[in-house]
Amino acid sequence: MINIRVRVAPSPTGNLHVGTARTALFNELLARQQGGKFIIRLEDTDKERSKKEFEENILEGLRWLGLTWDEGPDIGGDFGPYRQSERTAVYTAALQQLLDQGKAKKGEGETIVLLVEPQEVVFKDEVRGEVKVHTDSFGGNFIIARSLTDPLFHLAVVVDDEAMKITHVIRGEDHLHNTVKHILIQRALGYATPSYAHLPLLLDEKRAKLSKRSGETSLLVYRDRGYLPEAMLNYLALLGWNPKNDREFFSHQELVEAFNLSGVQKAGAVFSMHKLDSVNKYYLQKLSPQELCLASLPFLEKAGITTSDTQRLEQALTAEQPRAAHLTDLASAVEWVADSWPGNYETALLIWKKSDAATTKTLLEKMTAKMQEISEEKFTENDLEKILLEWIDEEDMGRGDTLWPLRVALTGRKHSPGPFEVASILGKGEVARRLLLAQEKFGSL
RNA sequence: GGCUCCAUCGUCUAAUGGCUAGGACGCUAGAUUUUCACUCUGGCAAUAGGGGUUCGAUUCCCCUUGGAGCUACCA
Repeated sequence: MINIRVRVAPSPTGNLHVGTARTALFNELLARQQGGKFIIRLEDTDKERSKKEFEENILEGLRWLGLTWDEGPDIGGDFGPYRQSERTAVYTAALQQLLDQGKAKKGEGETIVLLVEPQEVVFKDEVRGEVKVHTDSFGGNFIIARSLTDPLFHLAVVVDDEAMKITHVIRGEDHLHNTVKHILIQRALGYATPSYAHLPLLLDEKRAKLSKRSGETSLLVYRDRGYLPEAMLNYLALLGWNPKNDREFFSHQELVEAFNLSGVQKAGAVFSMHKLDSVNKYYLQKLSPQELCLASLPFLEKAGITTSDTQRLEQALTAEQPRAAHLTDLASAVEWVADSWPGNYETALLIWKKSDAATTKTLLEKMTAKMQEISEEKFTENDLEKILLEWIDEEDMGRGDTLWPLRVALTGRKHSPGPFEVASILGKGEVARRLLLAQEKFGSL
């Protein structure tokens, strides 16, 4: 069996697009599964629009997703360089060859034009089957270089895929038409044609190609919004590909084992934030307390939440975990554990919907006293629940009337984990302090 | 406009000639409950239309319709 060599060839004229990330993923999965090589090549022949910062964004995005590559601009390889801007000599030689053999001619200015005999070009696409296009549909001859030292996309792609011994070209459907031109160039140069597979496009809600205008397309923005890389990877993999069964969740390694081009869909796939969120939530729920803490750190920092007690922070994060869909949500939700918790919630929030201010204040006072009676050793979630519920029921104070204000007094939030859990995390001293603060909010009512 | 590709619930998709078209997200009703979330139970929701082929079409063929991509001295 031949060793496959696949590549992803982004153009550093913008941040890493989620669609490019998915294309990269599919390529990488196939390479890993077949024991082949995955290569990154930067197509920066557009000197005006190509920027170093975009190159860095692209590589960082792919790394964040957990993809690895065998050859690329950052690590080199046997078939480099991996930036087209550094490969001018190779293109010049190819262009000169075409000119010498009469397969291309000089066009307007310094341009070089490939001479095309009118014909029907047929190729087999691994996803779509046979595709036929007549050269008349695009006017036959076409420009392949601005000058002998300034190649255009079509020429550079073909020359590089040959030089880098690419066996399978897996790319977006937007390149389907380009494939015809690429095959024409390959034939003129005497190259073999690699195997082609065109992936369905990622679509926006209006079913148009996902673009900056229609939605967020930058992969790393999703990282910054609190998505986990394993969730993004899983979601992207299932967009336009499926394992032919009901399975929804895959690790990277599981994808390597399960992936195949025959499971690739032909129709475009809408990039749905709802589904992404649910996948992210699933992965967020699976994190261990330590992993959760580690993943949350940058977001806590950004939210300005610090705590001297890391164990307390870890407990708070775990307590909030079931209701978080993003790391950003989690970071803001856990605000109540911060050393500098302001406690500046609205007084009205303390009052349960079926209660009133006077009752609430009285019950908070009783609660404060009751808490004082409970020993430090009994300040655990289970014991607190047992003791307090028993007491509330005995005194007939009503669970909602009592527990709602307790919870708000401790967190200052409309939604939070239960009061027993929060109280046990904060500890007796802090609970007393916050209960007092809550009472003070009512003034001399 | 031309060329090309595509078409199953709102979305991602399974079923490829043969049970009441399955799952997930979403939506929704309920259970639980101090809030939200979690969890559990139930419900709504699709083969674009029309012709064929066949004993039988989601599935194969044709037409229509609809959608998308490409149509640069961008990639």
